[in-house]
Amino acid sequence: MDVGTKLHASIITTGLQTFPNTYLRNAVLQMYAACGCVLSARKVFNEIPLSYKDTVDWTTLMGCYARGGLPCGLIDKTRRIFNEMKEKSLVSWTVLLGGSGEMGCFENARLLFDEMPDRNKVASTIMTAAYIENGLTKEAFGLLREMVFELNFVALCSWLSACAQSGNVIVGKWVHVYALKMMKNEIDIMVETALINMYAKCGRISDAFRVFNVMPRRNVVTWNAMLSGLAMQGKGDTVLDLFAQMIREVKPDDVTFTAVLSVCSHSGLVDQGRHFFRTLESTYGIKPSIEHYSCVVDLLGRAGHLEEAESIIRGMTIHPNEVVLVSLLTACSVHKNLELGECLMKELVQMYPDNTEYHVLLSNMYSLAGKNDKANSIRVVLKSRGVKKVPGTSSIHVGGQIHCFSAGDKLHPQSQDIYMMLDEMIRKIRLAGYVPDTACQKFSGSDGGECYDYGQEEKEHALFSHSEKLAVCFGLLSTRAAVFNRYAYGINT
DNA sequence: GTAGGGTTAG
Repeated sequence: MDVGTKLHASIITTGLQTFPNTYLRNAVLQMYAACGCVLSARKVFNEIPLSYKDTVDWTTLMGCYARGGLPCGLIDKTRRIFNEMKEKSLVSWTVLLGGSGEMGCFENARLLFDEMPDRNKVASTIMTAAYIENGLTKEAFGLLREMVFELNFVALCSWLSACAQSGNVIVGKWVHVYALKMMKNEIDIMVETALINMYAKCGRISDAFRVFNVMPRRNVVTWNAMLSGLAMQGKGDTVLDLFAQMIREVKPDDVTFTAVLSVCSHSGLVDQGRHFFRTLESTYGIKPSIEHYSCVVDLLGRAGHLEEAESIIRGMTIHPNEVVLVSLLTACSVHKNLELGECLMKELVQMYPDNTEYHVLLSNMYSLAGKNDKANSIRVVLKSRGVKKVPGTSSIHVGGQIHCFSAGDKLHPQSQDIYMMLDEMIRKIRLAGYVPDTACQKFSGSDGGECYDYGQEEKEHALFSHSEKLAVCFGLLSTRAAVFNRYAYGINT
């Protein structure tokens, strides 16, 4: 960059600006754009006479504003430049699309993609990534299917991400075979990392290791994918062993510690987690991020060290977000600390006045503490707003199809069998000593959000029809052990 | 000369 700036200065001092040498100016514009110097790029752009500005110059300037890492809001500027352009190229459309996708304006990106007069695989890959990021895996697969005959490394990565997120290991394996054929066993490191992530997220740890172990080169992202996959499966000891190996090969980064701290939390490795968090900056030179705070609060909260977790939150250099506060709130609920819980909920209700879940939780907490007046006043507010809660869903991949369930729904063709299985499972877990915690079920039901107090039986029913349980029961009925299950539970289809 | 890819907490 320094060399570039000096070069620009010398261009100006030699007086070239008085004889508009547009090739030179265009090159300077490219240079500033490539370095992310928005203001300098804008200045040079303004210096180019209007008749000399071509579509590439306009698009380059758009790219400056649209590129990631810039503060939000610059997408408006990108669009303004786009609107000013007389002739828009496919690349200009793509820059705007990429900017919208990156800055979280998903709906805008979708509209743009539909509006585009022409598309190519770059635009489709951007849109696929946006779909995946927003959890719309089905739409992502739809686009990828259109691109099936022009797949390259980039598209394969997007495809693998979609597989990882939807748990579709069958398509993921197909992509693996395709990649091996396409690249004659010399797979790109990013595709290999995406493969590790896909296998690990789909629960195929040994397949993930098989890819990982034969890789000729591994970087920090590869290690992170492996560690995060193991962390997700709760393999605490394996993660810590692998971490020790990793630091001999590459320098760990912030993502590494998100995986390490998260697995410490889920495996109850409190001392190790605490140690990693404390030495994050001094030993590894990493400033704790919101994700690290979230993990360590979760770690301490789960273990019942509520005060320590709270003092970490209060001492945070960045503002705690919803995830961090909810982690501690959940711990308060588990360890029955009403005082701190109430305090956190008030904070959450203030921070997110439109999120009714916190109002519901706060109201329940007041009820439990016998403060019915306070509980009722919140209920009145909720009723007057007529709020509806969007039901959560769980899905399971069986026989090449994704089966999706929401709490209490009976839409699945095998619904009757699923509920029979559910009854049987509940009978078994009750016998094993499970007592449902119905305190938190006061409002949330399967009816889409009406606010009222359930009777004990209804509360238990709502809890037992939870979407995840339905998906698991369907899995038990439909996978390899299905014959045994049907026999054992007397279910016939 | 301008556009697209892999890893992140609950």
